[in-house]
Amino acid sequence: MPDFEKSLTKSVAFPRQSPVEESLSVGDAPLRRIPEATVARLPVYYRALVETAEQQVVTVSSERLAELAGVNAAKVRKDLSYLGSYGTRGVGYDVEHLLHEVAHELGLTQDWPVAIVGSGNLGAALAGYKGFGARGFRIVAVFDVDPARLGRRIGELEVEPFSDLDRVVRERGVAIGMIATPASAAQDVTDRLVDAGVRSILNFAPTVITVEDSVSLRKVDLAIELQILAFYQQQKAARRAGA
Amino acid sequence: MPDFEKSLTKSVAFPRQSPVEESLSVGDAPLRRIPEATVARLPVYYRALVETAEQQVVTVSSERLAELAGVNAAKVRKDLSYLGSYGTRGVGYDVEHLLHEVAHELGLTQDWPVAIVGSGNLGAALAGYKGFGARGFRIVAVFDVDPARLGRRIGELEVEPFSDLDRVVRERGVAIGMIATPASAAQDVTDRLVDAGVRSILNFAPTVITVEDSVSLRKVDLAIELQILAFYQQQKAARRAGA
DNA sequence: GTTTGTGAACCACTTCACAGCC
DNA sequence: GGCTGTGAAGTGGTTCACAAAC
Repeated sequence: MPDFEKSLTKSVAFPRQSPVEESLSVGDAPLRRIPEATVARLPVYYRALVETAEQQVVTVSSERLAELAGVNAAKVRKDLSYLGSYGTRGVGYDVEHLLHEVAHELGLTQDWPVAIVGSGNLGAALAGYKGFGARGFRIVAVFDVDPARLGRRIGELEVEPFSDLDRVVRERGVAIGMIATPASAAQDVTDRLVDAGVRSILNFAPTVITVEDSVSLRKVDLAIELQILAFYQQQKAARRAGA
Repeated sequence: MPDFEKSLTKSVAFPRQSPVEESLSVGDAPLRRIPEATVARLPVYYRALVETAEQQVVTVSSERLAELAGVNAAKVRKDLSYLGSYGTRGVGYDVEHLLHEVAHELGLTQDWPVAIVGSGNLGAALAGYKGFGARGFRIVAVFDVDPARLGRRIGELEVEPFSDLDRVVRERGVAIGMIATPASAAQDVTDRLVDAGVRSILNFAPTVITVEDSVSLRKVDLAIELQILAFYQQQKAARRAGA
């Protein structure tokens, strides 16, 4: 098997924590500092574990988990070791136990109300997307500024006026905001969300937005993904031609 | 200004090139080996340059470009240095010139026909998404297996049967495939695309897929993004409570 | 015998800091 | 005096390889 490692998406806007006050423990929770790269892989392990559990498998090796997650076994072991020592040498990991630990670490045992801003093509698709619901993520509002779109039904929701954002965020306890507006509106919308108290933002608008350090920001940028693929595709073509 | 660096998405499934035959030049093109992390940022610089050019600005400093791209100036300079020495000390970079060089490097001077497999919520949204078109990426086909969806119009296209994939890929010279199917179909669809000759894949299905080394694979996974945000959000809550 | 957990070695990327050129 | 280009130092992440535990 070829080793096509390196999956995943790296984060943005992370505190980068002043070198002082590094690895503190909080209360009795151990709270090891988990590397960003590891955090980004935990959801992949989580999914692999869910599938494994569904098949009534009781224990799983790092080897097998690696295969399911598309990484190598050493990485799996090191990643999981940041959570604690949940494996048994000579045996592997107890699927149910590990599943629970990972879910807990990721916060999937709680509910995360999500609001979407922008009800165009993409916003509507996101609102209708199954596959979140699975664990804790619930779309509780879709906003738009365009009066023509207000009241339009999307799944169980209706599009609400952006001007209600503050109130709705408060009332429904929105924890995560998704930006699905045109690029030109993205920064303003972000600022409004942050002002309303939202501290986690997922940006789909094709533009750079900035937030204060206390806010987590990640982005998904279709055009960028395509351009990266184009780069490597072109590279391959060049290699074929020359060399 | 706080330094919220670290943007961007890292790749997947990259050759990792056998250590032998490293930095060869092809023909007369210099072809320095550009780090993956740099490649992932070039599209961001590209966008910043386009905006800058639109405002009739003639030269731009690494400082300014960094601001627009949401990174720091040292990174911009190092990144651009992989492409060549296109700046002028004491002055900055000529916007038009740099724009052209970056576009060329990314392969944005050519046309990239894209096919989408899956015409559900997400597939349809992707097909209708403006913001690709901008540079070279043209959706030329949308496929589905569901007979009920065939013939449905999406923008200027109609949904075509998946069984025609081979022929259509050949006839329209599809270079990039996007997977917007349920997870269960993603690996099979990928294999079909690869068999048909597609060498760049963008996977939106929430599952790990694998491809041979010669194929570039990137993924966009909404659920994973949300879970990563949830992790950090929970972390913040814990920090607020304890410590 | 098997498989984890983890120091140590390695590698990729980032940041620093300054010489070199305008 | 200003800004780039880049070696060198620093940081974070990956892989190796093996002792420890079953």
